[in-house]
Amino acid sequence: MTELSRSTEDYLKAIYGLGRSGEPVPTGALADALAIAPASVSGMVRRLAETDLIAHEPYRGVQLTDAGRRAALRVIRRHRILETYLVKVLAWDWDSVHAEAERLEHAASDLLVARMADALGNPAFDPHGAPIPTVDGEIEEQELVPLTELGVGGTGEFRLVSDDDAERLRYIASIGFRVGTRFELVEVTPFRGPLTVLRRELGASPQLIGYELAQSLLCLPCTLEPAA
Amino acid sequence: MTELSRSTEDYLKAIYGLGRSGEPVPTGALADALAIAPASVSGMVRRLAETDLIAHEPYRGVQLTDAGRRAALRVIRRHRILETYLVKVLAWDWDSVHAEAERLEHAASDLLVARMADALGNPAFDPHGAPIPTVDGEIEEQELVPLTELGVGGTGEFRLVSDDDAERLRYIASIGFRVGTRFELVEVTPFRGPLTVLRRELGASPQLIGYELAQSLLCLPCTLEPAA
DNA sequence: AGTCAAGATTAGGTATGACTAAGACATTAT
DNA sequence: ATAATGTCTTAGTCATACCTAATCTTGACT
Ligand SMILES: [Mn+2]
Ligand SMILES: [Mn+2]
Ligand SMILES: [Mn+2]
Ligand SMILES: [Mn+2]
Repeated sequence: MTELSRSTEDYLKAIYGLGRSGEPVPTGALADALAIAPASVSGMVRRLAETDLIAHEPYRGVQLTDAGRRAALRVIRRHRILETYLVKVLAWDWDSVHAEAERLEHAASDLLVARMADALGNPAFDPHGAPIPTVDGEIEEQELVPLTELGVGGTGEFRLVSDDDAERLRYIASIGFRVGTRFELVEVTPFRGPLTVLRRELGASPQLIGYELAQSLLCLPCTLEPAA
Repeated sequence: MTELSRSTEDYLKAIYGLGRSGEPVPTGALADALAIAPASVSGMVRRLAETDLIAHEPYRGVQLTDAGRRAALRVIRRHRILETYLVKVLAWDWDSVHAEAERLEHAASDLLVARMADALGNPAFDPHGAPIPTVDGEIEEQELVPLTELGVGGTGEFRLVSDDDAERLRYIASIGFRVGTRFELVEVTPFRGPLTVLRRELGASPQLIGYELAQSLLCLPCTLEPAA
């Protein structure tokens, strides 16, 4: 197995992210995700299929092979360990690590990543709440719901947000939300209107959150009543 | 000024290293240093000259322009800060950091390198004794001599060794030599024969060093007698 | 001056990975 | 059943960066 190129690794990562449902990933979706012309994706898909990293059904979509999935998870592990290291050790902001990790993930050796993981105590989640695959390629996807699905009066814990929009991350931090923040959903307005949440913290005041933003905040519902 | 490619940065770095004398660097010397066919170097040299990073006199050699020298020193700074960080913070061995830095230097941002430099207290030398250029591109080349030029009875301080041969670095460490080690040259044998040195340390015993290896150990002579 | 060898360049080719424009396919609407 | 639509692929091009083989330049030696 020879070294994979930067492009190859980014394609595999994108395919992994878009294909978690199990459905084949249309090449057009890949093109959107990677900001590359559809025709270019068709060409790359041919090469990836030739090296057996993906399976391609023309006009249907692509799926990772076992080798492809392993390679994708290795890159994802590198990416997330790097992000965590930058934030925890080098005091990087959580909104700017993604761009840096997006390049370093292709240059950092597994050994370097192992050293960083050790220094961090082998964390299970990155700064945005995404699970970090183990060295053996195990990853446990979490069962989370968007804040918008929580229901009025519900209590939840903010656990995960996509890291691809630095502005959004900055805003989320600015209203006091971090991964692990507990809150109550106190009000919901109809027609995809704003929501009001109250953090479970001393001195916290109600906070308005737009519907779109709320959709991007993935939460663990904490309502422990149903057992009654 | 657009992002430079990995190859471009490695060429500039090599040209800087080979051209410190001020003389133009023959493309063949570049080809040797980079382990790339001479014809390929000719092609790359044309592109580098077109973008005004180097000046090329056909059949004579190449020289860095001001822009090229600045770019080269930025890469060298990144490389050496990275090596130092790996050794000092992540407990990396001094013989294996070079390969890692050779890739990371093209992916790490100036901001990341600045953070690492800060964490290290802005060091002036890398783990092999090479000077680290400042952010403004200042670098002070040291006046060092090979151990072989020290003269019998001379005292010196080991200050710099090339980091491109991991085996050699491991051996040097195994005989108790680090950057900063003081020693006396107690014996020299003719016809490029082995030298005997004695470290200025408690419990140190005489150490044989082959001529070739001794040539690669650059030292600061400590003989403070001439002032008499 | 003429020859030769070493070194450098040019010529022609390959692989990667991107693009635009044109054509093919599948699905949905008429 | 046919036509329209959006999606996907193919065809052809380009830039980068490497290769081998052939040609050219330079400087040194006869
Ligand atoms: Mn990320
Ligand atoms: Mn990437
Ligand atoms: Mn190095
Ligand atoms: Mn390099």
